[in-house]
Amino acid sequence: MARTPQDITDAELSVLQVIWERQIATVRELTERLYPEGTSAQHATVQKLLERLEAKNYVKRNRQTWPHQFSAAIEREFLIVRQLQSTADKLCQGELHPLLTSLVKTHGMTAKERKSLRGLLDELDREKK
Amino acid sequence: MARTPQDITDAELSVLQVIWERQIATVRELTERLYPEGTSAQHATVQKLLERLEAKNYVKRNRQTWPHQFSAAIEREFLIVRQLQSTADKLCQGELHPLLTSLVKTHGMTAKERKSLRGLLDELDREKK
DNA sequence: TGAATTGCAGACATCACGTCTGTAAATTAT
DNA sequence: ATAATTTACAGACGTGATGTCTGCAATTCA
Repeated sequence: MARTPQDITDAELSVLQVIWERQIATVRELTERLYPEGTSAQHATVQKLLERLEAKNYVKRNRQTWPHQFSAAIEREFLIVRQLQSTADKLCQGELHPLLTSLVKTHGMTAKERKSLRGLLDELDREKK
Repeated sequence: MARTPQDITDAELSVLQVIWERQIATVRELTERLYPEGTSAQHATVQKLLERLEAKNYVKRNRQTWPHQFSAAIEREFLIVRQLQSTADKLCQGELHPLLTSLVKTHGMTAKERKSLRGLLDELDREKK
């Protein structure tokens, strides 16, 4: 069966979340936020996570500055869609539509949410005729 | 950070998929389907996976029959919603609505799909007024 | 120049998960 | 009834993902 690596791990995501919220951050800033104790070992941990995020092209590193500055290379929405596609692959043979119907049916939508969703659909109708 | 176990693993899911499609199955039937070679070790693997699925209440086991018969204890839709909630927790602070908008915006919906989605929304409007 | 901070390479520990072995229980065949 | 086969079940193992840490070189600052 062979386990498949996650496209982003929990620890990696926790780092990325802070970057999303700060736009730009250094290793030190991230460490202080994620591990308030902030030992040097934990500092290195964050460094390693950033290294891996960079390798995945999820984070950009500015090497012109010292210390290096990190910023997000992907939007939150990109990851959302990726995750959705992954569950679709696992449970719906890649079809996204079943996810939509499940979502609409089960999650108690407010009238306002329904309205905003209709707005989106209208937009699509206009775009694609 | 502490890795968190999946609610269902890939190997477990592969077993459940076959059960969904057959309604009822024995270990032997499942093994033959999933591992055409069908050694006795693989037979035991399937058995173990079923054991774990049973512990999670994802599968029911009928012990009156011999060999035991297995059937699904959850619908595919249940797992879909669970996965969606999990990505919402990770990426949207538990909010499901952002998933909806991401889905609608990114996935190229056909006019027909849009229509069926509108139908669902209309239904909800009627239900909840 | 020395102290402190940062970057980086590599390694380690733990645990999830897929897999297998060995044995007892049940059933079927002789 | 007894042997052979099939099934159930308990326990254990191997691998790899992932979070973490150590050690050292490079850089900056006092």
